[in-house]
Amino acid sequence: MPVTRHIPESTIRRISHYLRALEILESQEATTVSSEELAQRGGTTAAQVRKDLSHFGSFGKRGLGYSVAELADRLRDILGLKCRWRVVLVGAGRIGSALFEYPYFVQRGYDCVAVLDSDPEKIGMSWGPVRIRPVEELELVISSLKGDIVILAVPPEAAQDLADRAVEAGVRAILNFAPVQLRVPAEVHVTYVNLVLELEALSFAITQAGSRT
Amino acid sequence: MPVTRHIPESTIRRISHYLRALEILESQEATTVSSEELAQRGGTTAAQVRKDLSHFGSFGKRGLGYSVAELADRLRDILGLKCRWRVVLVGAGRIGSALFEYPYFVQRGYDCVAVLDSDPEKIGMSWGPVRIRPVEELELVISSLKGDIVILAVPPEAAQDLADRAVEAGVRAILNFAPVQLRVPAEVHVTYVNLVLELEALSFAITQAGSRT
DNA sequence: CCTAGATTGTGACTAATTTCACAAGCGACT
DNA sequence: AGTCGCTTGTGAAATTAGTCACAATCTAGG
Repeated sequence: MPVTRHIPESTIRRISHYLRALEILESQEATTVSSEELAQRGGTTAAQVRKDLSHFGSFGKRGLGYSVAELADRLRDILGLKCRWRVVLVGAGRIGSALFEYPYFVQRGYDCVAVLDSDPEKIGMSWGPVRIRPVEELELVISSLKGDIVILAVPPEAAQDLADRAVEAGVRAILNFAPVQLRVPAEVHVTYVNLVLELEALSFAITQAGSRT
Repeated sequence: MPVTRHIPESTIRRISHYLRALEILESQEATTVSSEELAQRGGTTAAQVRKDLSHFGSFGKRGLGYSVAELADRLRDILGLKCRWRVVLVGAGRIGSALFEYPYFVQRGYDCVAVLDSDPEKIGMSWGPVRIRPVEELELVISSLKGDIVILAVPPEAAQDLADRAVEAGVRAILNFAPVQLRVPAEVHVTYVNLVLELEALSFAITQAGSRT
């Protein structure tokens, strides 16, 4: 089991897709699946599926394919979905609110244990069982509630400072919606969701396609 | 000017970052910038900056660097930001609402010209100057308002059908927030924003980091 | 006009990722 | 038990992306 090897980011993303496909198959009571089928549902090729999985071991049976339930279980393990994660949401604006209500987070084991904001109007409001707290309590919240992941849904000018404080308080993972590059120590993992960037990729693609002769 | 060559997706994403950095520099009245400085602000290396730009031509002056205004202008051109884009938003739920209000879209030239939803309770409501329309009018809206880009912020089970209809109506770009892989013709561009996937990448990273000996 | 210092643009190299191709292994059927 | 059809797992090849190093060339200053 080569667990220590470096795994490409893209492999991880595909693994997530495979898991989603497997869950659909589970709900359809399928018992086995081939790399070919998994590839189609995940939008890639059979060879890629097998290569991706081979990074983590060998889970299939030659001539037969993969056991849906077993592979799904293994992938959940790989992605760290065997436990629940405590998420601290910073920013109770539009985006924060949408994320808080996003049903697939809870479904996948991500529990929003706290919401913070800097706006005095919002502080004290209750979102379901969670009361919005002042952003000053970030360190307190992270340590007392043992937050694993911080989601930053704040204006760009506030993001770096909050990231610094979260890291200082011991968080090892940040999901950043603010359109700025964060500077964090190497052991802290950051993923970016940059909505404008996604649209720009599209307008580039459309423009290019048109100008190609 | 090698415009026809295939450009890596990752280059485009970095170009977006460079443009953001340049706009900050513009607001600080800087007139020139070196690849080194651009690299630091964009989170990459000087060589990478130059290689990325070289895909599109040569915009700098040796010994001096790049003119901030000129390069920003050129990058806007490359990314297709010289015109305004008409975006049709499908789904007026939490995510849709957050996107509709997202200030950076308008700032960058993406105008939400219509909002559609399937919920009778929502249809007819006014979001600022835009009235929410029934999702049945998708084709009509795309053709009458000349929609360029469709944003899908709908439940996964509805996404494929809506994508098919949007493509049929002539849309060439889709930004998909539903956690499903869309099947579209090759000439249609799709980018995915999959929030769960981003969190999974983080929980994987944390888990791995811990288990590495 | 010539030199010094700086910085680009790019071709050669290196690293990473994906694709290919096929031996190995499994189950079903005879 | 032996054969057949199918599907995995994986090294090797091909492709793609990123880094390096340096010639080319610009400005400034004497």
